[in-house]
Amino acid sequence: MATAGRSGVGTNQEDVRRHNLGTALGHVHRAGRISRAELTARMGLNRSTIAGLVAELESLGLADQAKPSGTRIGAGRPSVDVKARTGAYVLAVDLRVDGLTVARVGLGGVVRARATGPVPPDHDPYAIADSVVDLMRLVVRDVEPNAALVGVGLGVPGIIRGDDGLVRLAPNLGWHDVPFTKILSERLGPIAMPVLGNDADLGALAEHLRGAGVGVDDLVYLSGEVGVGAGVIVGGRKLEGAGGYAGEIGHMPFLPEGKLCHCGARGCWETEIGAPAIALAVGCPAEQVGALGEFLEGVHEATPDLRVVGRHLGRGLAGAVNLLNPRVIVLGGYLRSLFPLVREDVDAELQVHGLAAPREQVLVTLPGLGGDSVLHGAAELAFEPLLADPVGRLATACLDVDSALAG
Amino acid sequence: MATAGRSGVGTNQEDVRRHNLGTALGHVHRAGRISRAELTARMGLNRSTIAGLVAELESLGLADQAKPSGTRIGAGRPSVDVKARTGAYVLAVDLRVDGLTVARVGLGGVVRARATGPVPPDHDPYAIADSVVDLMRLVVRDVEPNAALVGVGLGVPGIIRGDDGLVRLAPNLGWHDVPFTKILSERLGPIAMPVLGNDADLGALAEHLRGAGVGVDDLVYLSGEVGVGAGVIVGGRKLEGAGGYAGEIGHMPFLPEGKLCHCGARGCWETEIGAPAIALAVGCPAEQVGALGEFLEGVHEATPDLRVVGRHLGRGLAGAVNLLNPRVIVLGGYLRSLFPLVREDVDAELQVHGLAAPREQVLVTLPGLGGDSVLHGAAELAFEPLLADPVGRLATACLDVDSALAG
DNA sequence: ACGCGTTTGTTGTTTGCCACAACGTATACC
DNA sequence: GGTATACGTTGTGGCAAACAACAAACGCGT
Repeated sequence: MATAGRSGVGTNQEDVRRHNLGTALGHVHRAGRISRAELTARMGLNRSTIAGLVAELESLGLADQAKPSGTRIGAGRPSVDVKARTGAYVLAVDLRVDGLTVARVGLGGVVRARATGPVPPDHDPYAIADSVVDLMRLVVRDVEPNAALVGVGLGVPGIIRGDDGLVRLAPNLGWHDVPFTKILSERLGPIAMPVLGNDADLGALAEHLRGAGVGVDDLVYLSGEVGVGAGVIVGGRKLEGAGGYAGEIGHMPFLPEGKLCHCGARGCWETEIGAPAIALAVGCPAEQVGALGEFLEGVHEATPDLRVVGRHLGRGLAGAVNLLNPRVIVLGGYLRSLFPLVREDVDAELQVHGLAAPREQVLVTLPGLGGDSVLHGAAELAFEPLLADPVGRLATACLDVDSALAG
Repeated sequence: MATAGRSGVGTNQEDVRRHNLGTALGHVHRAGRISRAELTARMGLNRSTIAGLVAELESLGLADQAKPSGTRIGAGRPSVDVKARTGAYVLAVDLRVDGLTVARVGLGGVVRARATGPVPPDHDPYAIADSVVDLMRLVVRDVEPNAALVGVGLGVPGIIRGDDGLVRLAPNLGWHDVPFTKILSERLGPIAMPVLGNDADLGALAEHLRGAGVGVDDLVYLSGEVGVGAGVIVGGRKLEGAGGYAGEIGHMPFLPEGKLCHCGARGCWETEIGAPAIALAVGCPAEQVGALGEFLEGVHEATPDLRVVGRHLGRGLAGAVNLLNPRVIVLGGYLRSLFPLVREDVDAELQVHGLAAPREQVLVTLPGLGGDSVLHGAAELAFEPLLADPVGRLATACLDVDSALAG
């Protein structure tokens, strides 16, 4: 409030412990396996304090200590490794127009089981929620005893209200003000409260934590699904905006008298680099637009029309570079297949329209997690409460999901 | 790092005290005067803890306790007021093309003295630094004894590198990679290390803390000086980007084949709503473009050309709304004079190009601090280290600036 | 094989900060 | 003027991290 980065609220002694325990767990979660010495260095705390924190994580069933993992350098007593116990897990859901993926992801970010299914053709939210639950049953079937479900996260291609997870608008699904969080939570009951996130936001989160943006605190994930959205990480935090709607970069004004966009305006960026525009440029049949990425995989040369799209992409990215000054821009969705074809055109426009200072810092690249960015992001979203307060979250975790879902 | 909002570093017990003391001081600074009971409520700490913190602030010479300030409601013993002692102060500088302002600003945000002067006509950085120091001498002339200078902040109309305060580019001053922080710091010597900020960023900071955006955590300050820049507050923090360059919204691509911009590109937003474009629309003579705001004060009706500018303004703002989802957009600089003339046009375009969800939340308004936003922002920037660590910063504060500047 | 330096884990003690409870005090309200 | 209410003050206690000293485990050189 008063100063940048301070909420204005004081810090309790209890908060200190919670914060440190959560931070320690966060490091373990991110690294999967990390030595206590490394933890000590990263957190800047005393050895004995770290020992206490690790012991508590162990007693909570969140981490195990193990013999040092081979490779060492230099003298001295080898440090004990701390590794994430995958018994604490989340369920992650990637809801797309062209398919549904559910995964069980253990602490440490390991996908332990996954299942995919079709999306009910009419995109009925209730039917989709049923499908999600069906797939969840599959991935928790062989879960070990005493494993604790600590969260459920979903990636949805739409505008999500931060307060309550209402889907304000999901054009590709034809949704408008659909209370999907509520619908799903009724089916999950006491298992866990699901958390919804915009697909691009989750892509950004995942790439920041485990993909092409590890160690990068300023990152833009541009998601080409049918429309174009962005997830933004600034200063290591998600850019959310007042209502959680931030990132709708596809609707930046781009052409004064351009094509009509589904949002009602003319000339949105999305009308030039969205799936329909690209489909037109490469001759992709209308019924395959939903799977444009796969179609683009079969294209090996950029047509002049496609190169125009590439230039539009570059010019729009320049706007993001000038306004947000990211260090990395990750191109996800079908842009993953498009970018290699038009890289030079993108770079050329970026060179022209990007200001020198921010342009020099930015790297445009492909997702480090391939097509799984959103899925991993949904998992990370679900893990967040655990990392914010391990003890508190674990108290409400569900231990027997298998039978709870069966009933 | 691991979770949103956590840097990955642990919290020390010493950190707790520093944080709480700084937060308490931040509240006092923001409010100017606040009761201990209110402090207790806002910080969520115990009464006795607050008593200790306030006592320490008092002994540091940063705050005074005083009798309750009259108006009360309800029963009970009245709470003692804590008020900022303006003896701790900063020097704030607003450097513009058309003039130089230096102010002595006390803790609490009160301007205790101010002085203005012309900018050397050739914009020579060394001459400007000399002018700044001259004006500083004036404002510290009548400073009370034992007053401590805790910081120097400057607003500069340009792109500032976050690391070292190098001015990468200041088109209106004709600067390119000018180490102005270094130049000024050589003149100030041990008095204080000056901190530079982009003018729009500082405008945003000031409006967030003391202007039209008090209590608003997501805000955009759009600054119309000669070019157009933005300062952005997201989630209560400054949007800085990887190198501190974020916010150059004037160079968003806006028209595919627009006018040539000084940045080298064509069709930047700035070419349509920058001072030259507006001057053309209202018939402002070329030599008065630097003081376009004053000229616009004399305009009482929007010409068709001006209304076109208004629509461009609205369309560009819609982009900011869609991407950043702010709750408040503050229009500063000459936009302050322009906006009342073209409000309907701006709103109309915002209506068309803004997505419903973020559009419903945003309010476009004028600065609460009038033309002093940047000056106040510079002061707040200078206060930041004090609020982050009162004891540490005070240890390096300068107590006799008057004679130090004389030498 | 052995000793040495180095690094880390462990243990017990100390320090520092906040919470809490009990009491004193100052106001509003009846 | 009595009472309820809210706040300041004081002393006590608890808790978490720092610290110091020692033990343990390794590399390295002789």
